[in-house]
Amino acid sequence: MDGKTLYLVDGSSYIYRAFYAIRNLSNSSGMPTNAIYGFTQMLKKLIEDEDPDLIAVTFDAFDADEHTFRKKLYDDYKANRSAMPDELRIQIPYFRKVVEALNIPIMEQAGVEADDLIATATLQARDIGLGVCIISADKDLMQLLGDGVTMLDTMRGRRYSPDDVMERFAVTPDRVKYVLALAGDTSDNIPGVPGIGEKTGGKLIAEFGDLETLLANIDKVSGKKRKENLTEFADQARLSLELVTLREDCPIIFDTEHLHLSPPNFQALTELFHELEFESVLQDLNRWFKARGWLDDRTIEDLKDSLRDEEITRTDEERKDYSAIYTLEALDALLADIKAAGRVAFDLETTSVDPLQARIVGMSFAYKPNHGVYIPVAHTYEGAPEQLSLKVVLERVAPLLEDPDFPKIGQHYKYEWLVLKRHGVAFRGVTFDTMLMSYVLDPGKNSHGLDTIAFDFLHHRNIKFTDVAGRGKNQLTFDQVPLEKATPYASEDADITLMACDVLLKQLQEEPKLLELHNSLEIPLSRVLGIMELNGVKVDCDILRLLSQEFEVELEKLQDEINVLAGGEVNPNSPTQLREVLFERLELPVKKRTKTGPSTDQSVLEQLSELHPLPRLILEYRSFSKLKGTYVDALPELIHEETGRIHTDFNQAVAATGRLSSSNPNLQNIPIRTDRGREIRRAFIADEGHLLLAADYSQIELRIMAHLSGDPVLLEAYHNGQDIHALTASQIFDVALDTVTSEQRRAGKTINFGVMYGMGPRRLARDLDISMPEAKSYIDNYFERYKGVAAYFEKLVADAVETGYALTMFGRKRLLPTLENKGAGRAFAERAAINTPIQGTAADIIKLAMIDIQKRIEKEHWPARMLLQVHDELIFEIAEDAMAELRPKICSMMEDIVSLNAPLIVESGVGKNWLDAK
DNA sequence: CTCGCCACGTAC
DNA sequence: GACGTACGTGGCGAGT
Repeated sequence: MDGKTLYLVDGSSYIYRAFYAIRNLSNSSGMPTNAIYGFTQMLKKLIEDEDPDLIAVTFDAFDADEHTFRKKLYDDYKANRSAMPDELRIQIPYFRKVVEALNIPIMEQAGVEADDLIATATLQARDIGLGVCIISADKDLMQLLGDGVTMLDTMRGRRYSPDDVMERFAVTPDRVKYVLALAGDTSDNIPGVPGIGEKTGGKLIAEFGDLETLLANIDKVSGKKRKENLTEFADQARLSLELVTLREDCPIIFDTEHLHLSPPNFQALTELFHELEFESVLQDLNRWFKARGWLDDRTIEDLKDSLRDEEITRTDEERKDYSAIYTLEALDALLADIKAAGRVAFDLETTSVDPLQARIVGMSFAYKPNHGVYIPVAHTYEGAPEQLSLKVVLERVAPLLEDPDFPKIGQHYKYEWLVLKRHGVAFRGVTFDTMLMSYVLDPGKNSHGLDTIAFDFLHHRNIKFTDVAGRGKNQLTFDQVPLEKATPYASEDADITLMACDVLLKQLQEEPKLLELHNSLEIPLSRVLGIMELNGVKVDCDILRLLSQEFEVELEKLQDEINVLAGGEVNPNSPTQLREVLFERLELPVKKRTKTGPSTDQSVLEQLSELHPLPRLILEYRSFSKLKGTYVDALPELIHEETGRIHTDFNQAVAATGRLSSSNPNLQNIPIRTDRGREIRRAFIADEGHLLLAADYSQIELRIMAHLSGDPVLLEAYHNGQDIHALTASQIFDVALDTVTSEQRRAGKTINFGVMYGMGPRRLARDLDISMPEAKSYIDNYFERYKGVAAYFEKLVADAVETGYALTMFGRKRLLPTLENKGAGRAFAERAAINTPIQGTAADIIKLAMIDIQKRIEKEHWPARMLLQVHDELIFEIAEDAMAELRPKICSMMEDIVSLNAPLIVESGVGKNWLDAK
């Protein structure tokens, strides 16, 4: 005997045990994996703990119509077993896959049960001098234990020796079958003899030796009933014995070489465990294989890589039909298919996220689910296949893209609109934009990007751009992405857009107001925004350069003074360094704290400036630094090379209230409040022969609040064209309107705006530099005098609590789930419930005006361009000689776009630059 | 070097 | 914690 041990795994029994022992485990696609997991854990533990020399797994493997000898012998054999549950049935193929991936031999034979195979194998192994360890917990198999044969139950961590069998059955293992014949087995429906169980059976066999001897000596057995039963059921006991006796003569070929534990099929193992989401089991096993010298880190990495590639191609090949087009014939066929389908999702692939820089690399179409076609036109990497030219493709697809009556679906179609426009194609007939659909359904979400939409509405994870193009410094532009990767990626974009549109539309059909908002407001607005972005605004670079130099000088002066007062070099832009200087070196009092330490913000520095000269200088420095860094130096960088203008992005699906936002650069926060900052506006100029018109809604939000609340005092005031801030001052200070001081009016204005944001007394006290009780009394007075506003706010919160959302006048809906919360989350949502209907209605109104005005500009060929929107203000660039005529038309269009009980008033200014136009 | 977070400040 | 909605900057620490 060479001391080697053969581990024989009773696979079938573990399958069942694991299935019932582990509940509720499934992978993300919903397939139950509980039994596979338990089974796999068993094998893993076996390998790790035992490091077996030789190993084999047995399965019961008999077809339904090929009965085992036991079934032939006894028709009721295992008859009380219920049918295999479906959750287990679908896991069956995987047990074999796991074992095969681990490269462990499987023993199975048609019409033969695992127990018999184990018995035969055990016998043969012992004959050639091997030790045997049976991995099971089946009592039937205990009859095999003996010299060199043990049993191990990895699930319970129990080992069984012949002594343990003696303890349980009171007989040696070779006689266990007689005990079982008497005791029977309910789980296999083996009858045995009534009234005799393991204990009694054991005693009897211990006394008589075997079944036949016992039956020949029934008269010697004690107990009347027991004697009767043994007599009556003698044949049943004989039958049971046949059933429990294991066959030791199965025709198996026993090849020791074949049974050695050998390195697994790592590729198969990685893929399989990934599919099952057994990543941690795989990690543990790989660690063991590594220790064994069968695996290295490099290989593990390679396997992961291949898995990623596999992922992409598998989705592509198995589930999705994604392809690329290289010939005109194929392109024409595609266009015919699209026309037949009656609608299509469209997406461009380009070299840049900036639509004014982007070059078209390819385009994709999807006209039926799980199907997408990519038409590459400019992949220029080494070895790229020959592609159709952009010119030819555009010629063919332009009629489709320009057809206003052929419905198209886009995701953020403004981008495609702009890029196509630059290529001379007018993208028309876009009926749905999934980004805008998602936005109107829930404007509070932080993303309405395609990846988010795919995940939220289709439960699908898109191929990531970084997976095809890489990340960071080495990120490829799309023209450098190999078509093997580009095609599935680009096709998926169109496919997902199409499929998401169906889901989004279903949801929108439940909310007709929101669907209307999408169809009649957001979709037409997108095009208007595209036009505005393309228009851009002219910027005088020289003015900015001059300001930059001016600010630079000031900054250097201030820096020197700051260093002196601080007693060393300090960066005034570093809150960390300022903390050190102000609160440690100078030991100034801490007024406010941030998450990371004492605050050094404006309000703090203002308070400290009464105690020390340094904070004032820091404030000065900050102010110059902000203007220089954010505006004066940043803006020239964004001037477009060809147009000499700045083309901002107007984001249409960002703000939770329905407002627009602007970025690259943000032209909605150009300074105006300080004289120095306001100078920056001088750099925004009109083209030659033109003037800028700035038209802004006067107090639009207050007027909306007056209208929506119906407050009689406010409405009356607006009706009579009264000064609303002075009125509020007279109300809260309880003085006559004509005696209101400018100081009081300022307070009135602060409160007018503050209440709409849900401002508390603390903030008001700080802003007005008054005491908290004073501030509180002002607010109380406000709601006392404007009772309609008080009631309206209460109703807004109550409605929002009841419905879970806030509504604007036009039915735009903002979900407020945190109204369910307590504390800060709740308070926040309450303020949003008050502010959103007001801010959001203002946003809706100006959007409607923009759509109408742009329509008129085009229809009547006005020599006017809409350039910017700043929430309550529109900036136009108008030919000088047309200004006088168009200015009042534009203003009245803005005023008349809706009719409110507090009339909308538009104020306007004209100038050569934005500063003068205000 | 790149990324993300923080603190801060600008607009309406 | 304390006023709604945004965007961009520089600093800074953690990761590459």
